[in-house]
Formats: sequence, C-alpha cells, structure tokens
Amino acid sequence: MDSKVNLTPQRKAIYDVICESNNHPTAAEIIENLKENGFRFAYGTVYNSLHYLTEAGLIHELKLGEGSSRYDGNIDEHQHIQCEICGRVDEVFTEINGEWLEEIDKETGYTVKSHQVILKGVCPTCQNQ
Amino acid sequence: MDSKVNLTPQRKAIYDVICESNNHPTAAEIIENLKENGFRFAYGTVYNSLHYLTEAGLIHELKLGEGSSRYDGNIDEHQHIQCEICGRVDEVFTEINGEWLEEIDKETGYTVKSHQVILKGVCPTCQNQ
DNA sequence: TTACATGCAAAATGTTTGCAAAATC
DNA sequence: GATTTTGCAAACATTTTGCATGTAA
Repeated sequence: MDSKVNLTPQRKAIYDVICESNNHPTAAEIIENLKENGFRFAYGTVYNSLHYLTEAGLIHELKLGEGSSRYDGNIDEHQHIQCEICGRVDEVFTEINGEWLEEIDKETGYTVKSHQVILKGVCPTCQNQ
Repeated sequence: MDSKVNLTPQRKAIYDVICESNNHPTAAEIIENLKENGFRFAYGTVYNSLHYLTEAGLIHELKLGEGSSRYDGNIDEHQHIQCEICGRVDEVFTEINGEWLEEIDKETGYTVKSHQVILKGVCPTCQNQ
C-alpha cells in the first residue's frame, strides 16, 4: 500500500521534520522548523499535508488536550507521557493489560475499539532542577 | 474547604446544568441549556465560571481531543469512553492496574503524576442499528 | 471601600475552506 | 487535458482578555 503514497516535496519535507524531531512537534513548530531549513510553506499546505500523511498512515496525530495537535512519526502502537513542567512528550511502550479492556467492555456495554492513554509527570531532566 | 466556595447564581446555574446533564456537555451545550432554562449569560462569564468551578474542584474539564472541552460533574476518579458514532461520553470506573504505572515509571524515568485514558468504541444504542 | 463577579465586545488561537495558479500524470 | 497539489487569504470555532459596570462583605 505504501506504493500508492504520493510524497510531494512539501509532504516529504514535513514528514522529515516530524521524524527527525524528537519531541512530537505541533503544526506551528513544524512550520518554524521548515523555515530554518529554508522552506516556507503556507499554513494551509502544512495542514493539508499533515492530514494527508495521517490518512496515509505515515504519521499519527496526537491530541493531548493542549489546543494544538502534535504529530508523531512513530506509528507503532504506543502511548505518551508529557512533562508537566517543560511540556516535552515522550513515548511509552509498556502496553496496557488486555484484561482491563475486556473489563471495560463488560462494565459499559460498549464495544471497545481503541484506547489512548495520556500520562502526565515530571521528566528526568526537570526532576534534577 | 468547600465552605470557601463562592457559588454565585451564575456559577450555581452552570454547575446544575453540568450535574443534571448525563452527557458531559461542552461549553456551547451548557450555554444552550442555560437558554432553555431562561438564563442568558455571556460567553466570558460561562468560561470564567467553568474555570472557577474546575479550580474549586467541583467539576472536571475533559479534553477528549474534539476541539472543545467537556465538563463533568462527577469528581470521583474515573475514565471516559466515547462512542465513535453518536459522540456520547460515558464513565468508566474499572481502574487501571497500578503495576502498569510503576512500569512506566521505570521505563521512562518520569515521575508519573496522573493518567487519563480515553477509550473509543460503539455504545450499546449504536450497536443496535 | 475594597475586592470580586459580570457582561460585552474585541482579540487571540488553531484549524479549515475556497479558489486561482502551478505541477504532475 | 484532467487531476491533484499548492499558496494565499479569508472564514471559522473555541477560548481568552480588557474594561466598564455591578454586587457583596
């Protein structure tokens, strides 16, 4: 299916920024980053591309409740933790217990399709301050 | 500490709407609901009051990644599940495994302070359709 | 009187949309 | 030449802010 993905120069540049960033950038951060690299795309183009890349499954859109979405180039199943102090977002790969989801199914009557865990805490760097 | 909460008529009306709603209303829904009850507060006042009530610990603000916040009058520790089809939000009381959080601590180096789980699925009503 | 609350409108924020121009197949 | 993508600006929705007015200890 990857063969069908139409990676225009703009989309590629945006995708690269997301993958090279280690901090789940927001759209605004992506645009800023692009400027530093000499690109200057319109907001519309960036959001367009982000939607396209998300649709294509190359990136994930993270809505952590901050107002602006963040974007993640790692498409493996994982969760996120955000530092309350500096705001950085890191990956969490320890998976949630499957039994827990079954419990929810029973408790709520819902057919559970997906889950997103947003953890908050203090990152190692901020702990040393 | 509750004795210090200053429940003005506006705040009380807003609080009542949230508690009486069984569907975690958004600010817009709260305003609409207030209108039906004959109140007509300014947007600023409603947001002001929602912040106050959140600060006071009477309600919780839910950010489920929809663009707009929802508000919840149930302040017991619990999570939420949202129907992908009709959008309604229900409570989930089955708690997450404590060991899981300790794992995260070890894996990430973060001091985990809180966690929010957002489940998506299909509610019983929508399943029958 | 002093502090806090309200109403209103304007501003800020993040995102989406419409459309003409450009690029691609 | 048809389809898709881009760039830009305007529109949009939600939330926040500033300030004058009003209310309560």
